[in-house]
Amino acid sequence: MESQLRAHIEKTISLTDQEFDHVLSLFELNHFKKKEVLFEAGQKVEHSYYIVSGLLKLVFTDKDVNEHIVSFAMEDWWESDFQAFFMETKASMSLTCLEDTSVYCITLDNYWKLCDSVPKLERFLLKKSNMGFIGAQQRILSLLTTNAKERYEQLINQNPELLQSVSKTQLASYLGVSRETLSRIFD
Amino acid sequence: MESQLRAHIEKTISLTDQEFDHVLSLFELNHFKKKEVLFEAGQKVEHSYYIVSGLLKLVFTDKDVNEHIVSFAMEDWWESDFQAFFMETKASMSLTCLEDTSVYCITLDNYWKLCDSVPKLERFLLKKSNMGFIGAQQRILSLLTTNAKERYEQLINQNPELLQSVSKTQLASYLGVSRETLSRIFD
DNA sequence: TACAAATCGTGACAAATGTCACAGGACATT
DNA sequence: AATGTCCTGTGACATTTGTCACGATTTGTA
Repeated sequence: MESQLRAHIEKTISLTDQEFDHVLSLFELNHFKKKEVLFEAGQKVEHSYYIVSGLLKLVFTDKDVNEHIVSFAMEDWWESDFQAFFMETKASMSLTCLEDTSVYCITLDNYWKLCDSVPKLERFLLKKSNMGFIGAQQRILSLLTTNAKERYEQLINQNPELLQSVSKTQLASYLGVSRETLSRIFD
Repeated sequence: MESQLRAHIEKTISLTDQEFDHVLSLFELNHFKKKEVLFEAGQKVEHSYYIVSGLLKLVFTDKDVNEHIVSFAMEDWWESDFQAFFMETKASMSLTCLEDTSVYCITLDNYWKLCDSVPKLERFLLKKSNMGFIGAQQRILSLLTTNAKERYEQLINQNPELLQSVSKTQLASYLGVSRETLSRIFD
């Protein structure tokens, strides 16, 4: 577990043993079962999560109680309701396990403590954040420029494992189409 | 000009005069006329831009030569093709002035030099990047959950000035609908 | 095993959106 | 003033997508 987090960080920057021990002390390791909820819309969001293993969905529920999957959070990813986490407001989304999942949690206080005490980690987080922004913009582009079928094919090419672990209904919700439309893509 | 950049940064962190002088030395001030192009798809992206005044569009052109506006870049914003800028690859988008525009440019080398030499600026950039990600995710949510009419109303409420300076055709391109559909919204 | 819930495909129809064509008006240039 | 370009609205029609309903299958669980 620890070595996985360390390897993840060291893909971007390098750390001494002492530095990593300190980093680790600011995180808490937690385990959740499938269908467990890490936070729900309306609650305070106490943590940002690094996913050691498992799979989660970040979901926004609209006024008609339709679920929209903003993101599938996979191994080696970071996830939270970042708006609520950073701005210390109530969550507008919920985060739920689709599989048994292990995560390293960090509080906002510890997030900034981490930046203050290990400047290299701040560099790491900056690069992660930049990449996160780029990924989100790619998703915007995909929604602007392609139809449901092309988006489905993009998603499955990039994350074939989702076919095993996520229902078609939920894939449709991520792609922004109804489950019926997704079903009719296979012709 | 300088005081505007300084005020922008000092909304998030505070700087001494010496620190700001150093920061400023890593930027270059440039002016562009309406319709001028800062970079085009296929080119190397030399800079990230802080917009002092003016308005630009970040555009992706698909295989059928349709323009998709990824972002309107406004005063007090940062803009670039961040994927190409950070990964030093060819641009997939172009950045074009919709009005006469003044920007502070920074190269990638100077971006990291800035982080190295003024840690507070790295904190600033991290917070900016986090906010950029949050904004992009909001846009994804808007595309997933609302129809063209609602997206139009959201956009105009948040940026009423766009109505003055941007054609309906370009608003449609940002919203992800045809200009005809946008035209028929006003009934 | 047996029951309940979730999942999936599909038909029928409605609603939203795209595409094409045309015309008038605003605006800049010559 | 004449010209061309861009922008805008609109009608007609095609395509895509959503919604509702139904039944079959799979899955989870008592």
